[in-house]
Amino acid sequence: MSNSRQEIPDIIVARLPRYLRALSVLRKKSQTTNSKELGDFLGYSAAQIRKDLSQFGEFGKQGTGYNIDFLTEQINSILNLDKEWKMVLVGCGNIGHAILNYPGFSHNGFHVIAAVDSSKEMVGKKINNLITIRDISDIEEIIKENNISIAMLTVPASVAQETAEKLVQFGIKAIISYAPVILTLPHNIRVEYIDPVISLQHITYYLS
Amino acid sequence: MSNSRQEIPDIIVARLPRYLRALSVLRKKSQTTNSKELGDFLGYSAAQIRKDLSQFGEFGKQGTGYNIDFLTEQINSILNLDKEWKMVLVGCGNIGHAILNYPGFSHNGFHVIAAVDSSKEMVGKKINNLITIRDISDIEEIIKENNISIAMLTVPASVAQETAEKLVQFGIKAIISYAPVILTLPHNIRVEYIDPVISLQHITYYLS
DNA sequence: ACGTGTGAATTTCTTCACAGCC
DNA sequence: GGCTGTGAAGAAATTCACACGT
Repeated sequence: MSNSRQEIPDIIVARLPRYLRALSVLRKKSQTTNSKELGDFLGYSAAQIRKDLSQFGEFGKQGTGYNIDFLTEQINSILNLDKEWKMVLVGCGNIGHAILNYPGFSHNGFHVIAAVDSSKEMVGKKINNLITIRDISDIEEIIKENNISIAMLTVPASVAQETAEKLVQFGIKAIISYAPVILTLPHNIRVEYIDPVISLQHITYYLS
Repeated sequence: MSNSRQEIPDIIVARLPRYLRALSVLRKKSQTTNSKELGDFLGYSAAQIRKDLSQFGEFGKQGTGYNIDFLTEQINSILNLDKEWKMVLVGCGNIGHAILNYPGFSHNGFHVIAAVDSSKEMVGKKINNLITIRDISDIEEIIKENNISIAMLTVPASVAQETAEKLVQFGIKAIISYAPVILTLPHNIRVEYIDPVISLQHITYYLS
């Protein structure tokens, strides 16, 4: 043990969700795993797995490896996944609809508890018998009343920046943006982009 | 000039699509830009922009900076974006539908030219008056006849691995996977994951 | 004997700082 | 004067290799 409160590099934090994915598969076969098996599964070196995990504590046992349930619990705790997270969906077009219908979120403790759109035809529509789309002008109230810190942003590129600024102004701390636009926001706001075109433009480098 | 054919680190390649995004915005304001402006826009240092670009050639002019159109052309060429790319969509559920309706692909030279699904109810449906969903058993024919190398994979997690293996077997070289599963495939196959849950699990580390 | 945790070594990535050209 | 391209310096990330606990 040595870690007290040293800044953990983001590149390590970013790998932890992958570790969770691997653990959820390996769990089906055994109670324990080890750095070699985890590494092979994920395409990382065994040393890296051990180094990464050692940043947060001593989760393994010499000779045995890692108890899968215990390690999962620890990583969940590190990533603050041991609580439920409320999210608001901003923009209810095609992608927004796909998000509302995606079962993977609530299984993982993420809940879209409200959805807004700016188009009159959308507002009032009920999705999945669960969520009724509200007008975007209600967004401040929604965020503040429910104390929401995460937004899924699926508005058109042309209004993404201004919409994001409003979200931040009303208290949103993290944004998953599907808009193909680089957002300029205060540095304490976390933004993750989900952008298939960027991914495609990346892989084509490797295709003849 | 110094670069002949040295392997370019992937971390640099991965930034190039971002540069394109920035350039497409900056183009509206000026004919030229420079490493400082590009860096500020993207949150990178000016030195890094220059170093990155210098891996591929000498695209700038001292005292002036970079001509935006010229630099865009060069990066497009580096990333093989100066041609049209055909893709096949595998899985036509919610996410698949959103992809078929997303206008951003063809604007960037990426074209979903066929879509397949395994469910009888889906097969034969026409989307957008453009694409008719075909049975997944046609996938080999579709890939080979059209010489497709990119697949968008949006099947359920439970069948993602086996479906991906089939795609590879039939000649697919790159996969954008929306399935929340880590795929194990030959190393010459490029896989990019688009997974909002991973993104969420990453950002929650930074939220109290 | 197995496999972790970790200093040390190595490799990779980023920034510095400046000569040189516009 | 402004800004690139680039060696050299510095920082960060990864891998090595081994002492040590089980």
